[in-house]
Amino acid sequence: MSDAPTLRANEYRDTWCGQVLDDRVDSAVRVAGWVHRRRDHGGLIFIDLRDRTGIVQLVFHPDTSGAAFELAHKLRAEDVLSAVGTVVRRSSETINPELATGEFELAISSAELLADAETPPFQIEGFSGEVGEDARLRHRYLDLRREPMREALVLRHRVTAAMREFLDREGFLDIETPVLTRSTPEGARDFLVPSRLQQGSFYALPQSPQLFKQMLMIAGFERYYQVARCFRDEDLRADRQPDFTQLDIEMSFVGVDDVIEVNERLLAHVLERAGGPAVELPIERLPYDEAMSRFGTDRPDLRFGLELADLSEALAETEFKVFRGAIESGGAVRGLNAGRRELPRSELDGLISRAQELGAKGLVWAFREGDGWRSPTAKFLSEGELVDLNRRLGAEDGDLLLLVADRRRVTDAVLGQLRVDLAERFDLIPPDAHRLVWVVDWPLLEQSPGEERWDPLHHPFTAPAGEFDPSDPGSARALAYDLVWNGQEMGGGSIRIHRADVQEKVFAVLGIDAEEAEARFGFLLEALRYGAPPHGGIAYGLDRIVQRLADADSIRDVIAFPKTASGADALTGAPAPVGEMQLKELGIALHRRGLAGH
RNA sequence: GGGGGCGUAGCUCAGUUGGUUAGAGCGCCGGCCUGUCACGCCGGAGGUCGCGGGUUCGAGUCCCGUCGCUCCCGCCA
Repeated sequence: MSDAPTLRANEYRDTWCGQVLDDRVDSAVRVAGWVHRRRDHGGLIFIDLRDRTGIVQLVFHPDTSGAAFELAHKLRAEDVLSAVGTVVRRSSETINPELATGEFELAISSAELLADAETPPFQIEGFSGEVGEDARLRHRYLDLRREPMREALVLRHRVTAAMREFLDREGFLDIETPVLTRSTPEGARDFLVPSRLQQGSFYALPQSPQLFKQMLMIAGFERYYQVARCFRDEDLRADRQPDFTQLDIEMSFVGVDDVIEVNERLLAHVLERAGGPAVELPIERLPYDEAMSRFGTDRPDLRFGLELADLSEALAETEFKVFRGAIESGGAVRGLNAGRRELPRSELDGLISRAQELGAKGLVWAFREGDGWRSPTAKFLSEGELVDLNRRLGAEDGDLLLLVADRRRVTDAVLGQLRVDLAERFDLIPPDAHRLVWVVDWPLLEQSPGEERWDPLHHPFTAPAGEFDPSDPGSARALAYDLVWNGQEMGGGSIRIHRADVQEKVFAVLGIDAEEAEARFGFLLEALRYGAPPHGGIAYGLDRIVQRLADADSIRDVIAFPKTASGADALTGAPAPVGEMQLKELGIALHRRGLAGH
């Protein structure tokens, strides 16, 4: 893949380092870049010069390089250099096959030091172990000189360029929406920005451009997209940053199939352009209920089996209190067959701790042995029950079985995660496998645990399928869809409510009364009354898509300037205290005064 | 908010049961070197063992606290 834009010759250079190739042999070229490495033989000096496009070897010879030879002797790593020389074909025994330009080199006639570099805190192209992320982030501009980081950001550019290319071709308009706005209920905590002109009031940074894009549909733009920065003030993870980028899309006069169809072509185009896995269209669709029952999660990783089994029926009459209690109180006993595994007791205990960490009271483990189990729990179960459990789990001799008894919410969450843990532990994921799936037919609402309140699974603007019956909110389905890639949620969207009366009904069920609805979303309700087209869309986590394509462990590896796990920017030191004057202008007083000022 | 891991030279790490002068590789500095490309050879500098406190005759090592990084749970799509 060539990354060498057309170059206009100037005082610094006329040729990219990576372009010192066949067609330049015998011609004089000028290159510029960073000193990648120096090999000083005393009477002969080699400099590897690096720019964005690659590396080229410069040769400084005492007889032909003149003053440049003395300069070369003083060059150090990361010095910035402009050099003139003749492109020479290397003799066969001096070719470096590791280098794209390895058959050529520049016999330097003159060179100019453009900038002196201090010794970098870490080697740009180290060969002894990975550099700690701490140091990399503190000097991110140096870290970004390293090839993996440069490639990640080039890849990221390719992805967004392909997105724009496709969406432009399909008639989508790129329209910007405000960053200083008011709270939208995506469920996360808002970042707030105090208003100076209206002291005591705050802007919220958008968690997504959701309401703006809906109003763009009401405005008649029909097809909108934006590579939008979004903000959520929640704790960070390997795949979560407080400010992140979404590809945000919305369309008018469409249903679920219309949105999915254009998005499948978008994905195929983007992955093709980005050198990702080939996408077979149409992408598989999996109903939410089936995802939960087979995989215990709404973002199933389909690259491996270990599907969950429902065992409650086999245990309807059981004497075992733990199982019986869970079933009688409306819960379930569910399990998974991890296959034939040898695990030491310590690892089995580790699985129990992990299950508890995930919310289970405990975890039953067993190895099938004959018709029964080798397990501390075996003695509590009848022979008939064990036979039935083995059958339902498809257990063969020696298979490791894991069972959880609890409310469905808990059994699924625990087994769903253990399933993923075990797949990694036992290397069950084929290295190059990729599985994309649409999770569809979502419930519109879910009851928050321990309360009678209803919460939206997506957001409160998601359209219900068919007529919405406020007297039976639990059975309402949503016109919503999530795209899941290898068990990671890459994007999600829905058809939106386009009628004010429906929106009001949904608000009411969510416990937002007319007064509050008017106060928070009056502008939307009003807009809906002025003729809103049926509309819907989707938003993708761009960072996650690029992370997956780059096969990076962390989202930070595909973001130029990411935050650390504590939400800090190690490079700039943000967040930082501000002066008294600034606070005063904003009408803000800090409780702990010592923190303000310097 | 909770739990786990890590913190020793510029970088990556080792450091025994608590023991006297804290090591290695890379990098850096100096010298030598005309075909290297992870150049080579010789020599050298470089340490608040994250920080604070404690136990001890003695702490990089044990204890408490704290800060930073990181992973996970909660939270968050």
